[in-house]
Amino acid sequence: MQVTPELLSRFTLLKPLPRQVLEGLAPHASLVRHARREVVVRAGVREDRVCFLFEGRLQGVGHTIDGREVGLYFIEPGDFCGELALFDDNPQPEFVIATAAATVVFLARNPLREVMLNSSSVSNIVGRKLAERVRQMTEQRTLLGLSNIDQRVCGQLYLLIKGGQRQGESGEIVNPPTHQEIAIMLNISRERVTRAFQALQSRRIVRRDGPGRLVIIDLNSLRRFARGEEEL
Amino acid sequence: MQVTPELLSRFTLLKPLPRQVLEGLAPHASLVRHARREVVVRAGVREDRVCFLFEGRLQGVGHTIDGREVGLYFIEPGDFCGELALFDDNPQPEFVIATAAATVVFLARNPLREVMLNSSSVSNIVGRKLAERVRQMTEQRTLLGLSNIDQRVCGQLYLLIKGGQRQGESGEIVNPPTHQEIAIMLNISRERVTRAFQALQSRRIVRRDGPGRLVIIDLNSLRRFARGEEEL
DNA sequence: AATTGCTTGTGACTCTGGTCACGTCAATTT
DNA sequence: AAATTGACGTGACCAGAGTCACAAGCAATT
Repeated sequence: MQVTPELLSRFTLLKPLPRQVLEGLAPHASLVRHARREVVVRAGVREDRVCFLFEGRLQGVGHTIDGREVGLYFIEPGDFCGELALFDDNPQPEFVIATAAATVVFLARNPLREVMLNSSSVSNIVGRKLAERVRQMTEQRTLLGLSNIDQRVCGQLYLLIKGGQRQGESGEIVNPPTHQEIAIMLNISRERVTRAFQALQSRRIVRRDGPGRLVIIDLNSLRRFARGEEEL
Repeated sequence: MQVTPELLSRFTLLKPLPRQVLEGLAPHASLVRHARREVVVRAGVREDRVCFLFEGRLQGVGHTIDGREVGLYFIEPGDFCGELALFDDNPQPEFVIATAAATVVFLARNPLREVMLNSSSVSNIVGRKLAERVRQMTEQRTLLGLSNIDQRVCGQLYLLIKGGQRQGESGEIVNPPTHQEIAIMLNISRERVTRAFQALQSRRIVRRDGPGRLVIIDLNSLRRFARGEEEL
């Protein structure tokens, strides 16, 4: 499906680009819908495109040698993935899967790379994004260091709350990941995630609101549990 | 201590730079020796320099909220760290500590950034390195997905063997990390690492050779254990 | 309305890995 | 040489996480 320059400018990475550049990129972009559970980016393949998420949620997943799934990161709308292809020709290290029905824009790698090289402001933006990715991975890895598993779950939920809401007393997570998806992020079993959620729900700290919405009733308590100041 | 352009050119990142550029950078570089256990780069601080490792070994470590140490990556001679400062002004997310007496070259951030922006070939190199870092972190994270802990240890040892030796039937690790340092990389206890090593040593798969050298006697077996094809 | 498929919920059992409390050993300092 | 320090080694105990098995809930489809 065709993509307009306007659509491209909805992404934070591309927004600062001049209109003219966006018009040059648009013909190399295509809009694709992915059903839940579909593979969006393949591991081990030299991808020739970068994937921008318009709506839905994606998850980067790796695989251990014995076939177990490992959750690496979540991608929220407006963000992108597969950006390693912009820097070298090595294959993608991980799969990216749609954890909710997703609309993505694939943008051919080479034109974007050109834009990146010719405009230092663009390569700055891409570089900053990659740096941010490293910080995000570091933060996620640090979560795994917590010995108390309930802490990990609370910490993960906290990371899933959109930045703007983190100040308030309550928040929400739209299209929350399944317990299984959280489990592989935190290196724990699905059942253990369920039990952690049970504890949080019985204490009125979180509440499910239909299939696609998780309400964080008491954000302060969630923070305290994540910090280990209080135990579940 | 003063640094010569020749010294700078010993680092893979800087090697491709023209002599003239290296001469411009040298005045902004300084050579520092760090004793074992010393902090080389601080977390939470806006570092204004990038750290190149000349000899020794460094380890990036994070801290959980409850103070537990988390091992993130090892830095080998010729490699560098603190490169996020080149991309944005946000603080360093992790500490970097010398796990063996180390000689490092600090290179001021801004001059290097200038070089990077003016030469697309240099920004390519830096970008490739950052992409490589992401791959490395992904690989390390995937190790943690292994349910069998002995597998993790074997996998970690395998990663510690320098690339060139991985083909052969045997190998070595110079200045191997302590059990504690491995433990925090793999999210397990120091004692558990010791027990894994006991098992490997009693099966004549690895052997300590003095304080600073670990010999991998049977690399094929190590690989099999890492893959879970055989159990310790 | 029934079926299918996926997610969540829950109990029981097992067993691994963390923790604690030591002891040993080698290297370095005093 | 004695003392100190830090790394490594080892046993015993036990909380807690994984696993298995199955039930229940919910959506989408037939």
